[in-house]
This record gives sequence, structure tokens and C-alpha cells, in this order.
Amino acid sequence: MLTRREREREAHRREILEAAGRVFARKGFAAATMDEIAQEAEFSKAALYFYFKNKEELFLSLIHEKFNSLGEKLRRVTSSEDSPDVKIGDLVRIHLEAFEEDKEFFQIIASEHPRLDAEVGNRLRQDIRGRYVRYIDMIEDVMREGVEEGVLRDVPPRLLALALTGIVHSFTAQWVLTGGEESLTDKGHIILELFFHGASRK
Amino acid sequence: MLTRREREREAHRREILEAAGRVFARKGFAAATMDEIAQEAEFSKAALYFYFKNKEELFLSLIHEKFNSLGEKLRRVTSSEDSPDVKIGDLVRIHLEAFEEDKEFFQIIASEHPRLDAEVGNRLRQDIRGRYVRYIDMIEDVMREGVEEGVLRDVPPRLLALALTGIVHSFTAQWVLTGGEESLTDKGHIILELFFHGASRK
DNA sequence: ATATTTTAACTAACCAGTCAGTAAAAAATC
DNA sequence: GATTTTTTACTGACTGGTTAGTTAAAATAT
Repeated sequence: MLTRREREREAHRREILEAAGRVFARKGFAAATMDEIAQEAEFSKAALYFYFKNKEELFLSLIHEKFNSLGEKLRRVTSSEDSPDVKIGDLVRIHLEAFEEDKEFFQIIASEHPRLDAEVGNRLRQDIRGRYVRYIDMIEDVMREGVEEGVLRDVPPRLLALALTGIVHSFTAQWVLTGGEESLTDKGHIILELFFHGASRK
Repeated sequence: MLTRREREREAHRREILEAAGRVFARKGFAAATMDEIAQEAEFSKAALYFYFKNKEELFLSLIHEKFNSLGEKLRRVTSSEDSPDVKIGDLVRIHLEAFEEDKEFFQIIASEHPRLDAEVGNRLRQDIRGRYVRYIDMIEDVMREGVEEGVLRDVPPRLLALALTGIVHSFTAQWVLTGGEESLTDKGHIILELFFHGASRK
């Protein structure tokens, strides 16, 4: 059981993380300022340094948490006893739902990923780069199952995983760009249809 | 005919643009400094301001040029008399070649696109946003042809365009991440195979 | 000589991170 | 259980370093 003090501390940490998420999403890591995050969080800038060592650690804590939560959801799907094609369907649905719930995070990842090397220190970028790779790995594993069971064509599973995530990301990026009105999750069945059976008229 | 003076001026401008391309690609717009670009270009910082009004204009000139050159290549394909499925194949090949030749540019676009709103002024972002949309539009037009001629399924052409570009981008992103050793253009036929016929074993 | 191109040196603004101090809660002492 | 002491959570004001952009003078070209 947590004391009230501990609960409040945790709550404030969350508030700061959420504010940081919004600011990083609209400005990117480099252009986001600690002053702006502080203002958004309604704390003083110094308070941010009470909760986080520096800007980089704040950023990485944010990414860390989000990846954990998504990873857990995906793991629940991949470790089920369903057949690969059902799993792939679930994967896409989970992904679209997660995106719709938390589009900021995916914006951050999409745009910051190519230059993690340049902007975060060596120590922790291993961790996050590893997490991203593991995320693709999980999808690749499902694809491999599908190939082995003869449900999917005999193509390197990594390429199948890339194709699927590519389609999904492209749809979500478009969704963000158009302001995110129409439901994204509704697009799930078209994505799966195109992924499984392609664009050609049979 | 240009005088030597004019030719040199043009050459210096290009050198600066190319240096800027390298720096923006590794750092992103916000974290790239004019000092670093100057050093990379082997000019003083003030020389950059002789050729370009400010950092933003330097950045946009760069993007402007690259888009023009890619756009022209794509237009040559889309305006041909070939059938839509041949055009789609050409589109993918052109795209992969262009990427392989100039991976920096695509890195810049991919990561900077989501926040052009925040970082470049209102006046010119219309221009670049418009160019990006037009690029997807061109692909969409080919897809529409394909649907009308009965070569492709009856799915909104925009979604077909998104699916194809999604797969392509995902492959190229992976290529960049792994250091770009193995030939990217070789992946063209797998991309087309997956796009046209899907991942399912028939 | 004059116009163009390039530079070194400067400035004004900004920003990550620090610090000295404060108020209130918790723990220790009586 | 009342008092003093310590710890926790926070702030406003500051600093040192950095960066976009300027200026004035030097170099070069015509």
C-alpha cells in the first residue's frame, strides 16, 4: 500500500510525462524546451529536474513507458494459441487501437527514430533501439509461424513484417495528417485484405 | 551562356546545399547549426547568409530542389502510355533508385514532415506540404487508372497509394537502419509481388 | 577604381541546468 | 503531545554556454 505522499509523487510524475509527451510530439526532441514543458505541466522548470535527471532522461522515460505498455498488449496476442492469420488480424487491430488512443507517442517515434543516434547519449539509446527492434521481431515471429504453417508465401518473414507495418504506418500517418476525424480502426479490414490478398483483381 | 563568375556562384551554392543536406539529415532541422553547416561546406557562416536569407530558407531551398527532381522523374513515368501495372512497377523502381542515390533527402522528409507546421513559417510550408500531397496524388492517379481498367480491386485509390508507399517506405527505412549495404533496388520485385498478390499462399 | 565575395569578430536572444531559499510534512526528541 | 530537527517537494532568479543572425573590414575579381 502506498502512502498519500507516494501516490501524489507518482501522479505528479505522470502529469509531467504527459505534458512532455504533448510538447515533444509537436516540437520534436531538439526544439522542445524544458520551459515549455514546465509551463504545459504547470510546474516550475526546476521541478522537472526534481523528477528527472535531465531532458534526455525525461524523453527516454517517456518512450520507455509507452513501449512497455504497447509491448505487453502485443505479447498477449502473439503468445495466444490462435493460428497465425488470426494473430495477424489481432496485431493490426491492437496496433490501430493503440495508435488511436495515443497518437502523440507514435508521432514521436516515427520522427525521432532516425536520429536517436545523434541526439541521445550512447548508454540509453541501445535500450530504446533494442525495444524497437524487438517490436518488429515480435511481428516477424508471427510471420515465420505463418510461413512454416503454409498460410503465408515463402518470403523472408522480416520482409512480411516490414510490409505489414509499412502499410499500417502509412495509414496512420495519413490519419494524423488529415486531423484524425474518421475512425482509424475501421480501416483494419482493408489493411488486412490488402496485406493478405494484394491489390490485384483476382 | 554563363560567365565564370556565375558558374562559380552556382557551384558554391550547390556545395552549401549539399553540406546542409548532410547536416540536416544527421541532426534534423532544429539541432543542425549554421556553424556546423558552414564547417561542412568549408565556408564561413556569413557566406551562408550571402547565399541564403536564413536557416529556414536554406532548408526549404534544399527540399524544394530535391522534390522538383524526384517529381520530374515520377512525372515521366505517370505520363507514359504504359498500362497501370507497368507504371506501378516503374514507380517503385524509380523510387528505390532515387532513394538509393539520395538517402539523406528521404531521411529528412520522413522525419521532418510531421512537424513542418511547428518549425517553418506559415508562408512556405504551404508550398512544401503541397508538394508532398502532390507526390501521393500522382501515385493515386495511377491507382485510379488501374481500378478503372479493372486491373486493380475496387478499393479507394488513395488507400492503394498509401499501401504501396507504406511498403516502400518501410523497406527503405529498414535499409537505412541496417546501414544500407545490400542493394535496395533488388527488393523491387518482392515489393511488387506483395503489393499485387499479397502475403497469402494462394 | 569599383563591385562582388568572403571572412573574423561580435551581439542579442535563448535555453539547459543550477542554486539558494521556502513551506509543509515527517521523524525524532523531550 | 508539544517541540525541535530533518526530509520532501517545490520555486524564482540566475549562469554559462550556445546559436541565429549582423557588421565592418579584407580579399578577390573585373
